This record gives sequence, structure tokens and C-alpha cells, in this order.
Amino acid sequence: MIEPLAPDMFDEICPSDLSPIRFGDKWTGMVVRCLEHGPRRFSELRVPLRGVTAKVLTKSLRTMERDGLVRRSVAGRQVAYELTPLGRSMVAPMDAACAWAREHWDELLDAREGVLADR
Amino acid sequence: MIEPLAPDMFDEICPSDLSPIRFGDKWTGMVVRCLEHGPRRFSELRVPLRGVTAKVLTKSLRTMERDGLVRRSVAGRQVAYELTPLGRSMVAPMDAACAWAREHWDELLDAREGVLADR
DNA sequence: GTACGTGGTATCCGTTCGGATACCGGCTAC
DNA sequence: GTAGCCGGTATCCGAACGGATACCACGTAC
Repeated sequence: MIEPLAPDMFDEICPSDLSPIRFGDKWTGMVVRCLEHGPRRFSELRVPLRGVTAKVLTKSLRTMERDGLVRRSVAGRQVAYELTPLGRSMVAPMDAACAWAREHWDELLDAREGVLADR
Repeated sequence: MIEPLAPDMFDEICPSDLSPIRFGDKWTGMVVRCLEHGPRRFSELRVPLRGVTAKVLTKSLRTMERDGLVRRSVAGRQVAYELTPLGRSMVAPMDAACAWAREHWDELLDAREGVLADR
């Protein structure tokens, strides 16, 4: 999930992949979490989102902009991204999804481990 | 979204594609809705899920089974699928997601139309 | 026996996704 | 002037996704 379940929510081995619930593309959820408490610059987003390349992050942000989730603003030569009201409104269902994942963590894990054990 | 927003939730032009929130793969959400009120057979699932080919539906169901969302049971030569408790528990966050989509319908639509108008 | 329904599998295909790598113009610090 | 940061773009790539089509074994209805 998107909310910090592990000490580092953006950890490579962040188990959030286990949750079948996804918001937008691979990075959308994490971008929303990054912008939740205020605008961030492009390079500020890249730091917590370890491993994302500029191209992929750009594409995610452009899609989010198209969908009305973020607003891109150029001030001088600073580029900042911030959530729109619509983007901010997504935090609630995201929290619900995170709560569900946390609550059913063991079941999710068991299902996968059962499969792993089968091999 | 997955909940009936349009008269026919499984309509080809069902606007649920607009919602950025997805549960599992393309058909997972609709399968959950189909199984919400009891077990269904393979061919019973294919009817409301117009357009899904056997291969794709099978793959979705297998994945859902692997993830502990559905149980597949063979009785005689009847094959039935039903939600597990975990699968059933996904209905709540799905409802939350549907409520969000319904609530922000116009904004979602406006964002896309803005793009369409640009062309 | 033969046509049909059930619950699939096998093969092929085009598109999309996400990433790797290289490169770029504009500006700043030194 | 030249090295570096910022915010990207361009190109290429492999994997996954979703669909089309053909085929199949099994059982039943007629």
C-alpha cells in the first residue's frame, strides 16, 4: 500500500506490492503521499521515490495532471507540483485501502506463501 | 468503478474506466461484484462480463485464487467460484472507491474533457 | 452418432508499462 | 570558461497485458 506500512514506505522491498488495490499507475499513489503535505519540486519527488527514472516520473506526473490530480506550476525556473482538490480527495480512499491492507496483511502474505511453498 | 454507476455496470461504455482506482487486473473488480451475492459458475461469470474471453477470465480467476480472493470448487463437472472471506472483505474498500468516484464524477469528466477539447 | 454446452488450453498478436541509457538547454557557482 | 544542477526529452528494450482465434476432452440431448 501507499501509506507507511514498513518503516520506509518507499523501501524497495516495501510489501505494498502485495495489495491488489492500485491508484493510477505504479507511482501515482506514492506521489500523492509525497504531495500530501505541500508542494514539491521535481527533484524533491525523485528522492523518496528511489529508482524512478526522470522519464517515468514525468510521464506519471503528466498523466496525473491530465486527470486533474496535480497542478504543475513554473515559478522562475523552479517547477513545483501540488495536489489539486481532486487529488487531495483521493487521500481518503487511499487511507481506506491502506487500512484494509494492514488489516488483512497476514492473509495476503499467507496466500502468496502458499503458492511459494507449492514450488 | 465497479459498483453500478451506469444502468448497466458492465456496459461497454461504462465510464468506470475514468476512475484511477483499480482492484487487481482489468476484470477483478467486476468478478468480485459478480460473486458478491453468492457463488457463480464459469459460464455464469462470462455473461455479465461481456467481451471477456475465456483465456483472460481464466487468468484473472487463477490470479485471484492465488491471491486468496476466490475459491474454485469442482462439483461433478460443475466448476464454481466463490469469494473467500478475504475476497469478501474487499467489498468495503471497493464501495469506498465507488463512492469517491461517484462523488467526484464531474471533476474526473471535466479533466478529461479539457484534454479532449485541446485536440 | 452427432450436435451442443461446459470449462477450459495453446498460439499468436499488437499495445502498454516500466526501466536503462544517452542526451539536452538554461542557468549558476566557481 | 567550465563544471554542475535542474527538469526534462529521445531512443531502445524486455516483460506483461489483454484480446482473437483455434482447438480440446468430456458429458448430455436428441
